[in-house]
Amino acid sequence: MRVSDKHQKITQAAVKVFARKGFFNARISDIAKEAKVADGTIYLYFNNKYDILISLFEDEIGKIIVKVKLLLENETDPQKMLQIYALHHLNLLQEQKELVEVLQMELRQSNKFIKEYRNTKFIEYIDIVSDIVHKGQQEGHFRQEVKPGIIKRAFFGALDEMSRLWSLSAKPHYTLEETAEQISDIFLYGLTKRDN
Amino acid sequence: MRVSDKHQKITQAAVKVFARKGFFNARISDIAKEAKVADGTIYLYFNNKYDILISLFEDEIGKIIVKVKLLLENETDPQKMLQIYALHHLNLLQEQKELVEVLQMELRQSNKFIKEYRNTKFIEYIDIVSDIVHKGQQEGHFRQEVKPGIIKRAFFGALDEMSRLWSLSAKPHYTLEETAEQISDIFLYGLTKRDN
DNA sequence: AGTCAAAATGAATAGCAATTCATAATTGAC
DNA sequence: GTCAATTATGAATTGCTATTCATTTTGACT
Repeated sequence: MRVSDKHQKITQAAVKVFARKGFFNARISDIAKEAKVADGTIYLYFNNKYDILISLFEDEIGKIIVKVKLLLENETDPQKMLQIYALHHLNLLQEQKELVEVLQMELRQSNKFIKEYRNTKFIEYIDIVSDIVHKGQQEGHFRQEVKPGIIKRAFFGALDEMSRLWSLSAKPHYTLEETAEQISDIFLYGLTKRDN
Repeated sequence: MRVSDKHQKITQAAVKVFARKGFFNARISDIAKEAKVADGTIYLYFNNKYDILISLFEDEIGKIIVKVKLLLENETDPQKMLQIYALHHLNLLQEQKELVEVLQMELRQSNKFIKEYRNTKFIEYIDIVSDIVHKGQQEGHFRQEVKPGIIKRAFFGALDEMSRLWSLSAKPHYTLEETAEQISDIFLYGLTKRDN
């Protein structure tokens, strides 16, 4: 078995266990059991329990960024780009429910060290949104008075909160596509009726 | 000293300590010290550590709901109502930074917390938004095709994410009023230019 | 099939912190 | 001023689990 295999096996087990019990209630022995590995083996691949969480975060957000950038590659219309981003973000929940739950949890941990560490990857992910908004403004599609730095947060926050709702309730009230469309729609056109 | 005084003293101390260290890293002895009370005394007012968190959550969200409902009482324009809601939500961070941090953290802390403990208070808080949207639709100001059940989450999520940004960075890039206005503006009018 | 380094094991260690409870202090009714 | 009830104390108990490390297993190479 290659080194990376065991590393990955442990990471995947950790995602499962953290999602089920939360980081602090998860025991190393739970993760070891889930990964079918001895407790001590985990310490050959990670420095400590926090380290599992941190490297998990970095690896997985990294993959998500790569994937969404790939999806956006061949699209130039900023409106469609926002729709693609929204759809992909919500889609994650279907494909990797446990991972999304862990990332959400971790994003709100109070540990200062973790706060600082995870920041660069996370910022890279939401900056995709501000880049799209900026592009839309330059091309004259989007209003000049909105601030990309605020929109990126608002857009991410809206999507993330929808994810949170879904990861909690067994039976979603709305479909994924419906939700992605509504969110994009609101951000693109707002609530109020257009004058005709 | 009246019973309620000590109960409140402990709650306030817990907010401080949870904000500083997070729920799991906070020791009962930390809270006791902060409240200037013996460790054992805490158990005269709360069943266990978890109970401190839950009753804190209920009490404080309750107060927030009362206050925002009061602020909305004399306003009938749904657009202005959303602005008031946004401003009040963000304002909390200035007035009660530690509390906001704790509420944010705990809202995501463990799925167990949310799943097992029916968070009626939280739902009551965000339902204020869907009520406003619904009213706006009935009165013909808002588009019929948006779903209040999605908007309430998106709007709360956007505001909450802005709060999170602020509670992390020492120096905010935008003022509170500016941010509240941008968020309301986006939800009301969207990103794209209006046809004239 | 013997040798060796690397990888893996899991029982033992070590330290922490929630909760308890025997004791003490405080209160207030008479 | 006394006494019982109420409230508070904080050291001791208890249980838990992250991490370590002496030992074993693996597998590559001769």
